[in-house]
Amino acid sequence: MGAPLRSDARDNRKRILAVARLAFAAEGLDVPIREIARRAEVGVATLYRHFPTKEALHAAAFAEQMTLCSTIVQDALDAPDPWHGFSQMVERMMEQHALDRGFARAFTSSLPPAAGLAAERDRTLRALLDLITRTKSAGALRDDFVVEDLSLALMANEGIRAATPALRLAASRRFAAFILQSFQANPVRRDLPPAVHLPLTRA
Amino acid sequence: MGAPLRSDARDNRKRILAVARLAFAAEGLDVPIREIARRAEVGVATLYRHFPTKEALHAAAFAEQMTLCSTIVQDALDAPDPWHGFSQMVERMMEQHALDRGFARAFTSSLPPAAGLAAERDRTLRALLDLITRTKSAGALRDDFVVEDLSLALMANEGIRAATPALRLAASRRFAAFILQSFQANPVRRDLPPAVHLPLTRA
DNA sequence: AACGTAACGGAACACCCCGTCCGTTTAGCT
DNA sequence: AGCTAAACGGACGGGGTGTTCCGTTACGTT
Repeated sequence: MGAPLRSDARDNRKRILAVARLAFAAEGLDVPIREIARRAEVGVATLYRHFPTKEALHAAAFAEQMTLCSTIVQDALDAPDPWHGFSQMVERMMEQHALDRGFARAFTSSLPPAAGLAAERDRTLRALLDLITRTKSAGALRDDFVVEDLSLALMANEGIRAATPALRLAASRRFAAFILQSFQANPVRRDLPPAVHLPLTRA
Repeated sequence: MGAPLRSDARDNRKRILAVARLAFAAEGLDVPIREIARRAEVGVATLYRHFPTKEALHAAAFAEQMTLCSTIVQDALDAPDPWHGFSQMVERMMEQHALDRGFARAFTSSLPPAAGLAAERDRTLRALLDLITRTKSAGALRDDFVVEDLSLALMANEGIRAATPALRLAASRRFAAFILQSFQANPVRRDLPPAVHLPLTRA
């Protein structure tokens, strides 16, 4: 089916995707399509020719994050110490999530199955379940932990808004530290990343 | 300045506020003004005569929550056991927040000072600081806790979206339990409210 | 009952958004 | 160089939202 694209079309597509990723990461999913087209220096129609709908663009833009997500879980499984792997996974997820708004959306939001992300998502989800089981078996993760608790934490992390990305990252780090303490099977007090003064954005 | 309102105007104002509170609580702050006017069975202009801008309506609608917020903090200070008071405060805040979207906004969002909420907000904030100090002195709250951590938790709680209010409440309860454990000076494992399967809304 | 004015309601305005249509441009092949 | 189809871009339609305008209604006072 794939008639090879003409060179200008290929270039445009690439530029649109790059711009879209940047925009979505920085400003969230609701950046107007026109704005993305403008920044990519193409007409709206061109954008729509490559991505027939806004959701399609989302899916395409997040494909990368999806694989990053996989990598993070896989790395955690590769770590020798289960708890260390698990907690690093949580920290990295939250970090990505803080830096890239809509990162979790790739996971949570049920995108059109046509996007083909579903397969990878399921694979990652299974790996995640393995990771949880393994960390529980090691006695490090509380046994009443369920995978939805990770969703909970990620959704919660998304609630953290801040004026600047830097603050948002710092806030997420502290939040991750808090929440990880309560995920442990036998909680111990640990030092926290520095507190953040959140200048409460209006959004 | 306050020429007394005519009877129909008074009635309309009251009805608009009631409808707005319900709508904001249930559907969030971005319910269209027209929709609120429609439900209150008034014209748009009538609504605007009483509340010159959307933000003014927000402020007016949240005045009640603001005092509830005060009450919650005050109740916590009245409790004999510091930690019990503190943790109940967190739980009640989260609960309100889960039931009433935009509850925290009254706190966080810097509404126009004209709204007159600022004074009560500051008073509550001071009481909150007292509560924190007291709970720390009792050795129950970790000493690196800062008031911004409560903002963090509330903002995080706001990130928790769910299909139904009931699920949202359950999820918030579990989340509050998690986060409270990590606020403790000497964390101990506690049982959690039941896990919640979040059917991941698209929003 | 009559009347002045406070208050009303819906149309209208200004703006923003998604997605499509169609006349114009340009890549790539001969 | 010339031609054709792929690709382009800006204008357009349809829908939504906050806010204002203005002719109409009805409260409450005389």
